Amino acid sequence: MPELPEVETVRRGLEPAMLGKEIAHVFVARRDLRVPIPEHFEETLCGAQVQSLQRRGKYMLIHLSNAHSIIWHLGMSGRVAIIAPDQSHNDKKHDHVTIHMQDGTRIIYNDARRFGFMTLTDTDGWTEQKPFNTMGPEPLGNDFNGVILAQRLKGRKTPIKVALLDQKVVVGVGNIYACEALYRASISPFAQADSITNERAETLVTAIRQILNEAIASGGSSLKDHRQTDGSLGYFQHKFAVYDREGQCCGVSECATLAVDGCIQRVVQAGRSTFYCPNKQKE
DNA sequence: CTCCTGTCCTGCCGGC
DNA sequence: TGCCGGCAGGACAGGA
Repeated sequence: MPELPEVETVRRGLEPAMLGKEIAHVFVARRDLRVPIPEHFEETLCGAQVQSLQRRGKYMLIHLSNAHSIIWHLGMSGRVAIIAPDQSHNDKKHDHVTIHMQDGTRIIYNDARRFGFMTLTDTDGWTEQKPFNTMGPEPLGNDFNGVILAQRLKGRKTPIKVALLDQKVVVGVGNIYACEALYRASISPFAQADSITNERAETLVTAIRQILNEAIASGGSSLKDHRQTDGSLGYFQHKFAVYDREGQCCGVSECATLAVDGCIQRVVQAGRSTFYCPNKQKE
């Protein structure tokens, strides 16, 4: 479930533990993640200093002092924990990678479904490699607005909900925040992507930015320094308006009277659940 | 090009 | 109580 806000929360949580510090030791318990962990992973990390931690879409990049960078994706079930030097950690099932920092801090990557991965690339020119070279704009960056979104949706006959999940259109938006953003923008998930006018695209851009920023803020405020007492990062309680709320009422005033049994509906689009309110969201 | 479907993996939940 | 089927989902491959 990690989408942009969760990955960003993990990145911010890792910064104080890793930035400017040296990696002392790496232990890989299991290499066969979605992308196998390279054989030279451990030796490349050992002795390197962490120069910066960056996020691109749902990917994290950890740039090292030796011209290599870690590419890290959390997949569906990836979790990260930071264990302080004086803190104990009970080994959990699916702890795949442990990074020991010079000061004794441990970074533990746990991923039950193994949809995520950790791999390496050269720091120089990583943006020109796949998948980064085909990615759409960052939704929270300066290169994202209604005109740009509408242009990226040109010629797209798929429903807007499906198009929003395409990382070539915009990065970082997954199933949950796509549903939530369309709801807030009052746009039907069934609307044909290239039928979205500049004006509605602008409304949608605003909604996407608001939703993502609220989720990031929620991650930062509900976890002290982005970290829970057990060291885990990136997962937080967030209240959704429509996601996973089939049969409930979305709370819009007209729905409260209209929909006796609850207005929120669930449909499947491109194999993914879409939750929406037919009263508020019109094509 | 775009679009659509199947695949990977495990945990969890509902039904019997 | 236990077993089984279905579902969750990000990204990508491969075919239309």
